[in-house]
Amino acid sequence: MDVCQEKIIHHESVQKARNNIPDMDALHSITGIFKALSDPSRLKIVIALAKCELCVCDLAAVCGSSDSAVSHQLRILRNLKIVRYRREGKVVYYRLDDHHVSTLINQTLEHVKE
Amino acid sequence: MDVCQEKIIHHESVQKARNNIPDMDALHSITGIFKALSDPSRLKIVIALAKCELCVCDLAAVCGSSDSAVSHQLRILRNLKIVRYRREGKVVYYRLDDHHVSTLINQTLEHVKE
DNA sequence: TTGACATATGAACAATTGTTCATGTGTTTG
DNA sequence: CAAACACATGAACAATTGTTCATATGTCAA
Repeated sequence: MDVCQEKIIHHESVQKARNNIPDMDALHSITGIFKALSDPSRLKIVIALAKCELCVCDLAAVCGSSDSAVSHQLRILRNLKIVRYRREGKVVYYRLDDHHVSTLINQTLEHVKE
Repeated sequence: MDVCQEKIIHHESVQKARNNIPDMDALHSITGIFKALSDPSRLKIVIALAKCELCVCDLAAVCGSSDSAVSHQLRILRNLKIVRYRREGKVVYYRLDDHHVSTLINQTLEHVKE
């Protein structure tokens, strides 16, 4: 039952902590979201979309990067279900998939302000 | 006043979004926190510390990595004021600096569960 | 159909990151 | 003091990442 372990000083605490660690799938789901928000370009995109729907070239203007760069980042955000999109003619409009992510960002902003 | 800008389709929306983007310092503070939580090793450390105080070699056992690797990661978390530590003899005990971070993680866990 | 436009994507490249290994620091015990 | 221990840190390396550039896709208008 025991994994081959290093020298442990506080066995009970280690056991308690171990039981609390989510499985690898859950861990990677969580880190995936955090990684998405850990890049300034993507964070800008998400914050911009928290206000209103925007198309790719508008997002590029807001973020000060190229259409291509924004499009690459949007794909990552799409895959993580952080943003949705709808096409209207030639233009593709992006928006947040839900508001959980804005909440996360606002809380983190509060946290770093202290 | 205008930065040299790309082709913009919706000027008012872009303007609104621009006003909402935090300054670079704030952006980097936020992405710093998210980046810290975007690595599975560090996330495991933080989740472990959410339950109770742990020393470095206990953390290494919990996370299944080397003392050295954990120590490197702890430095990053220390610099971001995500964890505190206290020394007791040879042993250094780490704990979360506050509970904002656990809240963030729990919310994200809820988010990915859907 | 052809051209223009908005967006997407693949390849490639520099930059960043996390680990390992070796060594250094600080503390206790003999 | 010296040895053992817990931890910290620097260098180096592989792996991952975000951008750029070129090209592809999809839509509309002429």
